[in-house]
Amino acid sequence: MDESVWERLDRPEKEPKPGLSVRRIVRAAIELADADGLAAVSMARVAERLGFTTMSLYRHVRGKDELLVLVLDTLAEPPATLWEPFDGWRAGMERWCREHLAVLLRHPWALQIQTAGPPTTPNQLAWMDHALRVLEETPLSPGDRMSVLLLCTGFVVSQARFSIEVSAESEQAYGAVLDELVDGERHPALRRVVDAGTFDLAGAAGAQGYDFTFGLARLLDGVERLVERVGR
Amino acid sequence: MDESVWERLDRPEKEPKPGLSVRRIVRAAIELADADGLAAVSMARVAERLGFTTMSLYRHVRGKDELLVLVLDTLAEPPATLWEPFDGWRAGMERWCREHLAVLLRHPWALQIQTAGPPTTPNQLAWMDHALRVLEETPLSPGDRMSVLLLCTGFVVSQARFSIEVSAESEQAYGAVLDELVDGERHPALRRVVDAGTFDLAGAAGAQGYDFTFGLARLLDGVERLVERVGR
DNA sequence: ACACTCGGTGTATGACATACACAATCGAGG
DNA sequence: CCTCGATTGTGTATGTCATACACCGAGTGT
Repeated sequence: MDESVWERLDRPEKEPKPGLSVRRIVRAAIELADADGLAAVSMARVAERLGFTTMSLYRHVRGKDELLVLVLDTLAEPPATLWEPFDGWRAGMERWCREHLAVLLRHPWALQIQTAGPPTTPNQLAWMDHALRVLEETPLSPGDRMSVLLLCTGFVVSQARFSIEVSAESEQAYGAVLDELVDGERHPALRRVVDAGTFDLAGAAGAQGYDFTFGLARLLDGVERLVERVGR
Repeated sequence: MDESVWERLDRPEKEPKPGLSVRRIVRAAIELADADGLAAVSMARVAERLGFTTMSLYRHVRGKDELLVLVLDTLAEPPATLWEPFDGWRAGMERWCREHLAVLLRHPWALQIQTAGPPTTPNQLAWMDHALRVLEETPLSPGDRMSVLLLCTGFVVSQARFSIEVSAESEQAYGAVLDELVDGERHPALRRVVDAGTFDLAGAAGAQGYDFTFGLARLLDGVERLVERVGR
Protein backbone atom coordinates (compact mmCIF):
# COMPACT_ATOMS: atom_id res chain seq x y z
CA MET A 1 0.00 0.00 0.00
CA ASP A 2 1.45 3.36 -0.90
CA GLU A 3 1.22 6.62 0.88
CA SER A 4 -2.19 7.86 1.94
CA VAL A 5 -3.76 10.73 0.12
CA TRP A 6 -4.06 12.66 3.31
CA GLU A 7 -0.35 12.64 3.90
CA ARG A 8 0.18 13.78 0.37
CA LEU A 9 -2.25 16.62 1.02
CA ASP A 10 -0.32 18.06 3.91
CA ARG A 11 3.19 17.31 2.76
CA PRO A 12 4.81 20.51 1.53
CA GLU A 13 4.10 22.37 4.73
CA LYS A 14 6.71 25.04 4.31
CA GLU A 15 8.84 26.40 1.56
CA PRO A 16 6.38 26.16 -1.31
CA LYS A 17 8.16 24.72 -4.25
CA PRO A 18 7.30 25.43 -7.83
CA GLY A 19 5.30 22.81 -9.60
CA LEU A 20 2.15 20.98 -8.73
CA SER A 21 1.00 19.73 -5.39
CA VAL A 22 -2.12 18.06 -4.17
CA ARG A 23 -3.03 21.12 -2.22
CA ARG A 24 -2.69 23.42 -5.19
CA ILE A 25 -4.80 21.15 -7.34
CA VAL A 26 -7.52 21.02 -4.74
CA ARG A 27 -7.49 24.79 -4.39
CA ALA A 28 -7.82 25.25 -8.11
CA ALA A 29 -10.75 22.86 -8.24
CA ILE A 30 -12.49 24.76 -5.46
CA GLU A 31 -11.94 28.09 -7.15
CA LEU A 32 -13.34 26.74 -10.38
CA ALA A 33 -16.41 25.34 -8.69
CA ASP A 34 -16.98 28.55 -6.76
CA ALA A 35 -16.86 30.51 -9.98
CA ASP A 36 -18.83 28.32 -12.36
CA GLY A 37 -20.32 25.44 -10.44
CA LEU A 38 -19.33 21.87 -9.96
CA ALA A 39 -19.90 21.01 -13.60
CA ALA A 40 -17.08 23.38 -14.53
CA VAL A 41 -14.60 21.23 -12.65
CA SER A 42 -12.99 18.98 -15.21
CA MET A 43 -9.48 17.65 -15.06
CA ALA A 44 -8.68 19.64 -18.17
CA ARG A 45 -9.90 22.91 -16.74
CA VAL A 46 -8.24 22.45 -13.39
CA ALA A 47 -4.95 21.77 -15.13
CA GLU A 48 -5.37 24.72 -17.45
CA ARG A 49 -5.99 27.06 -14.56
CA LEU A 50 -2.74 25.90 -13.01
CA GLY A 51 -0.82 26.20 -16.25
CA PHE A 52 -0.11 22.50 -16.62
CA THR A 53 -1.37 19.76 -18.86
CA THR A 54 -4.33 17.64 -18.02
CA MET A 55 -2.35 14.49 -17.43
CA SER A 56 0.02 16.11 -15.00
CA LEU A 57 -2.71 16.08 -12.39
CA TYR A 58 -2.69 12.32 -12.35
CA ARG A 59 0.80 12.36 -10.90
CA HIS A 60 -0.68 13.79 -7.71
CA VAL A 61 -4.19 12.50 -7.60
CA ARG A 62 -5.46 9.07 -8.50
CA GLY A 63 -8.36 10.36 -10.51
CA LYS A 64 -11.25 12.76 -10.46
CA ASP A 65 -13.09 10.85 -7.78
CA GLU A 66 -10.20 11.16 -5.41
CA LEU A 67 -9.83 14.84 -6.21
CA LEU A 68 -13.44 15.47 -5.30
CA VAL A 69 -13.07 13.64 -2.02
CA LEU A 70 -10.09 15.82 -1.23
CA VAL A 71 -12.11 18.89 -2.12
CA LEU A 72 -14.88 17.76 0.17
CA ASP A 73 -12.54 17.21 3.05
CA THR A 74 -10.83 20.53 2.51
CA LEU A 75 -14.13 22.36 2.65
CA ALA A 76 -15.09 20.44 5.77
CA GLU A 77 -12.36 22.11 7.81
CA PRO A 78 -14.04 22.84 11.15
CA PRO A 79 -14.06 26.52 12.13
CA ALA A 80 -12.06 27.57 15.16
CA THR A 81 -15.16 28.72 17.01
CA LEU A 82 -16.39 25.14 17.11
CA TRP A 83 -13.89 24.29 19.81
CA GLU A 84 -14.92 26.99 22.21
CA PRO A 85 -16.40 25.71 25.46
CA PHE A 86 -20.13 25.12 25.52
CA ASP A 87 -22.73 25.37 28.18
CA GLY A 88 -24.56 22.05 28.37
CA TRP A 89 -25.18 19.51 25.64
CA ARG A 90 -28.12 21.31 24.13
CA ALA A 91 -26.31 24.57 23.53
CA GLY A 92 -23.31 22.60 22.32
CA MET A 93 -25.30 20.65 19.76
CA GLU A 94 -27.13 23.72 18.65
CA ARG A 95 -23.88 25.46 17.91
CA TRP A 96 -22.51 22.37 16.21
CA CYS A 97 -25.52 22.27 13.90
CA ARG A 98 -25.35 25.94 13.06
CA GLU A 99 -21.65 25.86 12.32
CA HIS A 100 -22.17 22.79 10.20
CA LEU A 101 -24.92 24.48 8.23
CA ALA A 102 -22.79 27.54 7.67
CA VAL A 103 -20.01 25.42 6.21
CA LEU A 104 -22.39 23.66 3.85
CA LEU A 105 -23.95 26.86 2.63
CA ARG A 106 -20.63 28.50 1.93
CA HIS A 107 -20.07 26.25 -1.09
CA PRO A 108 -23.48 25.13 -2.26
CA TRP A 109 -22.11 23.01 -5.09
CA ALA A 110 -20.31 20.78 -2.61
CA LEU A 111 -23.49 18.94 -1.74
CA GLN A 112 -23.69 17.72 -5.32
CA ILE A 113 -20.51 15.71 -4.98
CA GLN A 114 -21.34 12.05 -4.85
CA THR A 115 -19.68 10.19 -2.02
CA ALA A 116 -19.23 6.47 -2.30
CA GLY A 117 -19.56 5.70 1.37
CA PRO A 118 -20.19 6.99 4.87
CA PRO A 119 -17.95 9.75 6.25
CA THR A 120 -14.32 8.74 6.77
CA THR A 121 -12.15 11.73 5.85
CA PRO A 122 -10.12 13.43 8.61
CA ASN A 123 -12.19 16.56 8.85
CA GLN A 124 -15.44 14.64 8.74
CA LEU A 125 -14.17 12.54 11.61
CA ALA A 126 -13.29 15.72 13.48
CA TRP A 127 -16.85 16.97 13.16
CA MET A 128 -18.18 13.65 14.36
CA ASP A 129 -15.82 13.61 17.29
CA HIS A 130 -16.81 17.05 18.41
CA ALA A 131 -20.50 16.23 18.40
CA LEU A 132 -19.84 13.04 20.34
CA ARG A 133 -17.81 14.95 22.84
CA VAL A 134 -20.74 17.29 23.41
CA LEU A 135 -23.10 14.35 23.73
CA GLU A 136 -20.96 12.82 26.45
CA GLU A 137 -22.59 15.42 28.68
CA THR A 138 -25.74 13.36 28.39
CA PRO A 139 -26.40 10.04 30.11
CA LEU A 140 -27.04 8.38 26.76
CA SER A 141 -25.36 5.13 25.80
CA PRO A 142 -22.62 5.24 23.15
CA GLY A 143 -24.97 3.73 20.61
CA ASP A 144 -27.63 6.31 21.30
CA ARG A 145 -25.08 9.11 21.14
CA MET A 146 -24.12 7.89 17.72
CA SER A 147 -27.76 7.75 16.68
CA VAL A 148 -28.31 11.31 17.85
CA LEU A 149 -25.27 12.41 15.90
CA LEU A 150 -26.59 10.72 12.81
CA LEU A 151 -29.94 12.39 13.33
CA CYS A 152 -28.35 15.82 13.62
CA THR A 153 -26.06 15.53 10.61
CA GLY A 154 -28.94 14.29 8.55
CA PHE A 155 -31.02 17.22 9.64
CA VAL A 156 -28.39 19.80 8.84
CA VAL A 157 -27.56 18.33 5.47
CA SER A 158 -31.22 18.10 4.51
CA GLN A 159 -31.88 21.67 5.50
CA ALA A 160 -28.87 22.88 3.58
CA ARG A 161 -29.88 20.90 0.53
CA PHE A 162 -33.41 22.19 0.64
CA SER A 163 -32.47 25.79 1.08
CA ILE A 164 -30.01 25.54 -1.79
CA GLU A 165 -32.59 23.91 -4.02
CA VAL A 166 -35.17 26.51 -3.19
CA SER A 167 -32.87 29.38 -4.00
CA ALA A 168 -31.83 27.62 -7.20
CA GLU A 169 -35.39 27.53 -8.48
CA SER A 170 -34.36 29.76 -11.29
CA GLU A 171 -37.28 31.74 -12.64
CA GLN A 172 -40.06 31.64 -10.13
CA ALA A 173 -40.09 31.29 -6.39
CA TYR A 174 -41.09 27.92 -5.02
CA GLY A 175 -44.34 29.33 -3.70
CA ALA A 176 -45.33 30.57 -7.11
CA VAL A 177 -44.53 27.25 -8.71
CA LEU A 178 -46.61 25.36 -6.19
CA ASP A 179 -49.43 27.83 -6.51
CA GLU A 180 -49.59 27.08 -10.20
CA LEU A 181 -49.11 23.35 -9.93
CA VAL A 182 -51.20 22.32 -6.98
CA ASP A 183 -54.73 21.32 -7.80
CA GLY A 184 -57.19 21.65 -4.94
CA GLU A 185 -58.97 18.48 -5.98
CA ARG A 186 -55.97 16.25 -6.02
CA HIS A 187 -53.94 17.85 -3.28
CA PRO A 188 -56.34 19.59 -0.91
CA ALA A 189 -54.12 19.77 2.15
CA LEU A 190 -51.19 21.10 0.19
CA ARG A 191 -53.51 23.57 -1.49
CA ARG A 192 -54.62 24.88 1.88
CA VAL A 193 -51.03 25.35 2.98
CA VAL A 194 -50.19 27.24 -0.18
CA ASP A 195 -53.29 29.38 0.15
CA ALA A 196 -52.36 30.22 3.70
CA GLY A 197 -49.47 32.16 2.24
CA THR A 198 -46.87 29.93 3.81
CA PHE A 199 -44.42 30.50 1.02
CA ASP A 200 -45.04 34.17 0.41
CA LEU A 201 -42.34 35.26 2.76
CA ALA A 202 -39.83 32.63 1.82
CA GLY A 203 -36.59 34.36 1.01
CA ALA A 204 -37.55 37.42 2.96
CA ALA A 205 -35.27 38.44 5.77
CA GLY A 206 -35.91 36.49 8.92
CA ALA A 207 -37.74 33.74 7.09
CA GLN A 208 -34.36 32.66 5.85
CA GLY A 209 -33.50 30.43 8.73
CA TYR A 210 -36.94 29.83 10.12
CA ASP A 211 -37.29 26.25 9.00
CA PHE A 212 -33.87 25.49 10.36
CA THR A 213 -34.53 27.00 13.75
CA PHE A 214 -37.90 25.32 13.93
CA GLY A 215 -36.59 21.91 12.99
CA LEU A 216 -33.63 22.18 15.30
CA ALA A 217 -35.86 23.03 18.22
CA ARG A 218 -38.10 20.04 17.55
CA LEU A 219 -35.14 17.75 17.13
CA LEU A 220 -33.41 18.78 20.32
CA ASP A 221 -36.71 18.70 22.19
CA GLY A 222 -37.04 15.09 21.15
CA VAL A 223 -33.54 14.27 22.28
CA GLU A 224 -34.10 16.15 25.50
CA ARG A 225 -37.13 14.08 26.30
CA LEU A 226 -35.00 10.96 25.99
CA VAL A 227 -32.23 12.48 28.06
CA GLU A 228 -34.68 13.30 30.81
CA ARG A 229 -36.12 9.80 30.78
CA VAL A 230 -32.73 8.08 30.84
CA GLY A 231 -31.16 10.64 33.12
CA ARG A 232 -32.68 9.61 36.36
CA MET B 1 -45.79 26.25 -24.62
CA ASP B 2 -46.17 22.69 -25.75
CA GLU B 3 -47.61 19.75 -23.95
CA SER B 4 -46.37 18.94 -20.49
CA VAL B 5 -44.14 15.96 -19.95
CA TRP B 6 -46.59 14.52 -17.48
CA GLU B 7 -49.34 14.37 -20.03
CA ARG B 8 -47.01 12.71 -22.44
CA LEU B 9 -46.17 10.17 -19.77
CA ASP B 10 -49.71 9.00 -19.28
CA ARG B 11 -50.96 9.33 -22.83
CA PRO B 12 -51.23 5.88 -24.41
CA GLU B 13 -53.42 4.54 -21.67
CA LYS B 14 -54.85 1.63 -23.53
CA GLU B 15 -54.10 -0.26 -26.71
CA PRO B 16 -50.33 -0.19 -26.60
CA LYS B 17 -49.06 0.72 -30.00
CA PRO B 18 -45.78 -0.41 -31.44
CA GLY B 19 -42.97 2.07 -31.31
CA LEU B 20 -41.58 4.22 -28.57
CA SER B 21 -43.39 6.01 -25.80
CA VAL B 22 -42.27 8.04 -22.84
CA ARG B 23 -43.42 5.33 -20.51
CA ARG B 24 -41.47 2.63 -22.28
CA ILE B 25 -38.33 4.74 -22.25
CA VAL B 26 -38.65 5.42 -18.56
CA ARG B 27 -39.20 1.73 -17.85
CA ALA B 28 -36.11 0.81 -19.81
CA ALA B 29 -34.03 3.35 -17.92
CA ILE B 30 -35.23 1.97 -14.60
CA GLU B 31 -34.47 -1.59 -15.61
CA LEU B 32 -30.99 -0.58 -16.66
CA ALA B 33 -30.31 1.23 -13.42
CA ASP B 34 -31.66 -1.63 -11.37
CA ALA B 35 -29.35 -4.01 -13.16
CA ASP B 36 -26.11 -2.04 -13.38
CA GLY B 37 -26.52 1.18 -11.43
CA LEU B 38 -27.29 4.72 -12.40
CA ALA B 39 -24.04 5.12 -14.30
CA ALA B 40 -25.22 2.46 -16.73
CA VAL B 41 -28.10 4.67 -17.83
CA SER B 42 -26.97 6.41 -20.97
CA MET B 43 -29.18 7.50 -23.81
CA ALA B 44 -27.36 5.05 -26.05
CA ARG B 45 -27.92 2.09 -23.77
CA VAL B 46 -31.54 2.89 -23.08
CA ALA B 47 -32.19 3.08 -26.81
CA GLU B 48 -30.29 -0.11 -27.49
CA ARG B 49 -32.31 -1.99 -24.91
CA LEU B 50 -35.47 -0.88 -26.66
CA GLY B 51 -34.15 -1.73 -30.11
CA PHE B 52 -34.10 1.83 -31.42
CA THR B 53 -31.39 4.32 -32.18
CA THR B 54 -30.08 6.75 -29.63
CA MET B 55 -31.56 9.79 -31.26
CA SER B 56 -35.05 8.34 -31.43
CA LEU B 57 -35.39 8.93 -27.69
CA TYR B 58 -35.18 12.65 -28.22
CA ARG B 59 -38.50 12.55 -30.06
CA HIS B 60 -40.16 11.69 -26.75
CA VAL B 61 -37.98 13.22 -24.12
CA ARG B 62 -36.28 16.57 -24.13
CA GLY B 63 -32.99 15.23 -22.91
CA LYS B 64 -31.38 13.06 -20.30
CA ASP B 65 -32.20 15.45 -17.47
CA GLU B 66 -35.87 15.26 -18.24
CA LEU B 67 -35.69 11.49 -18.51
CA LEU B 68 -34.20 11.24 -15.05
CA VAL B 69 -36.86 13.48 -13.58
CA LEU B 70 -39.47 11.22 -15.13
CA VAL B 71 -37.72 8.20 -13.67
CA LEU B 72 -37.70 9.82 -10.27
CA ASP B 73 -41.36 10.60 -10.41
CA THR B 74 -42.23 7.12 -11.60
CA LEU B 75 -40.40 5.56 -8.70
CA ALA B 76 -42.12 7.94 -6.31
CA GLU B 77 -45.51 6.40 -6.96
CA PRO B 78 -47.11 6.25 -3.52
CA PRO B 79 -48.10 2.75 -2.39
CA ALA B 80 -51.79 1.97 -1.97
CA THR B 81 -51.38 1.32 1.74
CA LEU B 82 -50.45 4.93 2.27
CA TRP B 83 -54.05 5.98 1.87
CA GLU B 84 -55.48 3.70 4.49
CA PRO B 85 -57.02 5.50 7.46
CA PHE B 86 -54.71 6.34 10.32
CA ASP B 87 -55.17 6.62 14.03
CA GLY B 88 -53.95 10.03 15.10
CA TRP B 89 -51.29 12.22 13.60
CA ARG B 90 -48.39 10.43 15.20
CA ALA B 91 -49.25 7.01 13.86
CA GLY B 92 -50.05 8.59 10.53
CA MET B 93 -46.70 10.31 10.26
CA GLU B 94 -44.88 7.23 11.41
CA ARG B 95 -46.45 5.19 8.65
CA TRP B 96 -45.74 7.94 6.15
CA CYS B 97 -42.07 7.93 7.07
CA ARG B 98 -41.77 4.18 6.92
CA GLU B 99 -43.48 3.92 3.56
CA HIS B 100 -41.31 6.69 2.26
CA LEU B 101 -38.18 4.95 3.44
CA ALA B 102 -39.26 1.70 1.84
CA VAL B 103 -39.71 3.42 -1.50
CA LEU B 104 -36.26 5.00 -1.32
CA LEU B 105 -34.55 1.76 -0.41
CA ARG B 106 -36.18 -0.17 -3.22
CA HIS B 107 -34.03 1.62 -5.81
CA PRO B 108 -30.92 2.81 -4.02
CA TRP B 109 -29.46 4.43 -7.11
CA ALA B 110 -32.36 6.85 -7.30
CA LEU B 111 -30.92 9.00 -4.52
CA GLN B 112 -27.94 9.74 -6.73
CA ILE B 113 -30.05 11.54 -9.28
CA GLN B 114 -29.42 15.24 -9.05
CA THR B 115 -32.54 17.35 -8.88
CA ALA B 116 -32.35 20.97 -9.90
CA GLY B 117 -34.95 22.25 -7.49
CA PRO B 118 -37.37 21.46 -4.68
CA PRO B 119 -40.03 18.78 -5.22
CA THR B 120 -42.61 19.59 -7.87
CA THR B 121 -43.44 16.38 -9.73
CA PRO B 122 -46.95 14.94 -9.40
CA ASN B 123 -46.05 12.01 -7.21
CA GLN B 124 -43.84 14.12 -5.00
CA LEU B 125 -46.72 16.49 -4.52
CA ALA B 126 -48.93 13.54 -3.64
CA TRP B 127 -46.56 12.49 -0.87
CA MET B 128 -46.45 16.03 0.44
CA ASP B 129 -50.19 16.31 0.38
CA HIS B 130 -50.66 13.12 2.31
CA ALA B 131 -48.32 14.18 5.08
CA LEU B 132 -50.02 17.55 5.32
CA ARG B 133 -53.38 15.85 5.50
CA VAL B 134 -52.14 13.82 8.45
CA LEU B 135 -50.76 16.92 10.09
CA GLU B 136 -54.10 18.64 9.86
CA GLU B 137 -55.02 16.51 12.85
CA THR B 138 -52.69 18.71 14.86
CA PRO B 139 -53.40 22.25 15.99
CA LEU B 140 -50.29 23.49 14.22
CA SER B 141 -50.37 26.46 11.86
CA PRO B 142 -50.02 25.81 8.13
CA GLY B 143 -46.48 27.12 8.23
CA ASP B 144 -45.51 24.84 11.07
CA ARG B 145 -47.16 21.89 9.35
CA MET B 146 -45.00 22.56 6.35
CA SER B 147 -41.93 22.81 8.54
CA VAL B 148 -42.72 19.50 10.16
CA LEU B 149 -43.17 17.92 6.76
CA LEU B 150 -39.82 19.27 5.67
CA LEU B 151 -38.26 17.91 8.83
CA CYS B 152 -39.70 14.46 8.23
CA THR B 153 -38.74 14.19 4.57
CA GLY B 154 -35.27 15.32 5.40
CA PHE B 155 -35.01 12.72 8.08
CA VAL B 156 -36.20 9.88 5.88
CA VAL B 157 -33.98 10.83 2.98
CA SER B 158 -30.95 11.16 5.20
CA GLN B 159 -31.53 7.82 6.82
CA ALA B 160 -31.99 6.16 3.46
CA ARG B 161 -28.87 7.78 2.12
CA PHE B 162 -26.84 6.75 5.12
CA SER B 163 -27.99 3.18 5.14
CA ILE B 164 -27.25 2.89 1.43
CA GLU B 165 -23.82 4.36 1.87
CA VAL B 166 -23.02 2.06 4.74
CA SER B 167 -24.01 -1.02 2.83
CA ALA B 168 -22.07 0.21 -0.18
CA GLU B 169 -18.85 0.38 1.81
CA SER B 170 -17.41 -2.25 -0.42
CA GLU B 171 -14.69 -4.19 1.30
CA GLN B 172 -14.93 -3.60 5.00
CA ALA B 173 -17.79 -2.77 7.27
CA TYR B 174 -18.03 0.82 8.45
CA GLY B 175 -17.15 -0.20 11.97
CA ALA B 176 -13.93 -1.83 10.84
CA VAL B 177 -12.97 1.21 8.78
CA LEU B 178 -13.53 3.54 11.69
CA ASP B 179 -11.68 1.25 14.04
CA GLU B 180 -8.67 1.49 11.82
CA LEU B 181 -8.93 5.18 11.08
CA VAL B 182 -9.85 6.74 14.39
CA ASP B 183 -6.98 7.85 16.50
CA GLY B 184 -7.68 8.09 20.20
CA GLU B 185 -5.55 11.18 20.55
CA ARG B 186 -7.24 13.18 17.90
CA HIS B 187 -10.76 11.83 18.20
CA PRO B 188 -11.22 10.60 21.74
CA ALA B 189 -15.01 10.69 21.88
CA LEU B 190 -15.37 8.91 18.60
CA ARG B 191 -12.78 6.39 19.70
CA ARG B 192 -14.82 5.63 22.79
CA VAL B 193 -17.95 5.07 20.72
CA VAL B 194 -16.12 2.73 18.39
CA ASP B 195 -14.58 0.86 21.30
CA ALA B 196 -17.99 0.45 22.87
CA GLY B 197 -18.77 -1.85 19.95
CA THR B 198 -21.47 0.39 18.61
CA PHE B 199 -20.85 -0.70 15.05
CA ASP B 200 -20.22 -4.38 15.65
CA LEU B 201 -23.80 -5.32 15.11
CA ALA B 202 -24.46 -3.02 12.22
CA GLY B 203 -25.96 -5.03 9.45
CA ALA B 204 -27.08 -7.73 11.84
CA ALA B 205 -30.77 -8.51 11.90
CA GLY B 206 -32.70 -6.13 14.06
CA ALA B 207 -29.96 -3.53 14.00
CA GLN B 208 -30.98 -2.85 10.46
CA GLY B 209 -33.64 -0.30 11.23
CA TYR B 210 -32.54 0.70 14.70
CA ASP B 211 -31.22 4.11 13.81
CA PHE B 212 -34.34 4.83 11.86
CA THR B 213 -36.68 3.83 14.65
CA PHE B 214 -34.61 5.74 17.16
CA GLY B 215 -34.47 8.89 15.10
CA LEU B 216 -38.13 8.75 14.23
CA ALA B 217 -39.08 8.44 17.88
CA ARG B 218 -36.96 11.46 18.83
CA LEU B 219 -38.32 13.47 15.94
CA LEU B 220 -41.95 12.78 16.67
CA ASP B 221 -41.36 13.32 20.39
CA GLY B 222 -40.11 16.77 19.52
CA VAL B 223 -43.12 17.50 17.37
CA GLU B 224 -45.41 16.12 20.03
CA ARG B 225 -44.01 18.48 22.59
CA LEU B 226 -44.89 21.38 20.32
CA VAL B 227 -48.33 19.95 19.62
CA GLU B 228 -49.01 19.69 23.32
CA ARG B 229 -47.87 23.21 23.95
CA VAL B 230 -49.91 24.74 21.12
CA GLY B 231 -52.84 22.39 21.63
CA ARG B 232 -54.30 23.98 24.62
C1' DA C 1 -52.70 14.70 -55.48
C1' DC C 2 -50.56 17.52 -52.09
C1' DA C 3 -48.38 19.48 -48.31
C1' DC C 4 -47.54 18.74 -43.61
C1' DT C 5 -46.45 16.54 -39.42
C1' DC C 6 -44.68 12.79 -36.67
C1' DG C 7 -41.41 9.36 -35.49
C1' DG C 8 -37.22 7.25 -36.54
C1' DT C 9 -32.36 7.45 -38.51
C1' DG C 10 -27.32 8.54 -39.52
C1' DT C 11 -23.77 11.37 -39.21
C1' DA C 12 -21.04 14.72 -36.77
C1' DT C 13 -19.22 17.48 -32.93
C1' DG C 14 -17.17 18.68 -28.80
C1' DA C 15 -16.43 17.53 -23.97
C1' DC C 16 -14.84 14.33 -20.95
C1' DA C 17 -11.78 10.78 -18.04
C1' DT C 18 -8.02 8.31 -18.42
C1' DA C 19 -4.42 4.63 -20.30
C1' DC C 20 0.20 4.53 -21.97
C1' DA C 21 4.68 5.60 -23.68
C1' DC C 22 7.98 9.04 -23.57
C1' DA C 23 11.13 12.86 -21.77
C1' DA C 24 13.26 15.90 -18.56
C1' DT C 25 14.97 16.65 -14.10
C1' DC C 26 16.98 15.71 -9.82
C1' DG C 27 19.01 13.22 -5.83
C1' DA C 28 21.78 9.58 -3.96
C1' DG C 29 25.45 6.19 -4.25
C1' DG C 30 29.51 4.79 -6.55
C1' DC D 1 32.01 13.72 -11.04
C1' DC D 2 29.17 10.20 -13.15
C1' DT D 3 25.31 7.23 -13.37
C1' DC D 4 21.05 5.17 -12.35
C1' DG D 5 16.59 5.20 -10.81
C1' DA D 6 12.79 7.61 -9.21
C1' DT D 7 9.84 11.60 -9.67
C1' DT D 8 7.27 14.72 -12.36
C1' DG D 9 5.47 16.66 -16.46
C1' DT D 10 3.95 15.86 -21.51
C1' DG D 11 1.62 14.25 -25.94
C1' DT D 12 -1.02 11.25 -28.12
C1' DA D 13 -4.85 8.15 -28.34
C1' DT D 14 -9.15 5.75 -27.07
C1' DG D 15 -13.75 5.12 -25.80
C1' DT D 16 -17.89 7.10 -23.87
C1' DC D 17 -21.09 10.50 -23.56
C1' DA D 18 -25.04 14.04 -24.72
C1' DT D 19 -26.90 16.16 -28.28
C1' DA D 20 -27.35 19.30 -32.74
C1' DC D 21 -28.85 18.83 -37.45
C1' DA D 22 -30.36 17.19 -41.83
C1' DC D 23 -32.80 13.67 -43.86
C1' DC D 24 -36.64 10.37 -44.92
C1' DG D 25 -40.68 7.48 -45.03
C1' DA D 26 -45.33 6.75 -43.68
C1' DG D 27 -49.54 8.34 -42.56
C1' DT D 28 -53.22 12.13 -42.54
C1' DG D 29 -56.23 15.80 -43.50
C1' DT D 30 -57.63 18.76 -47.55
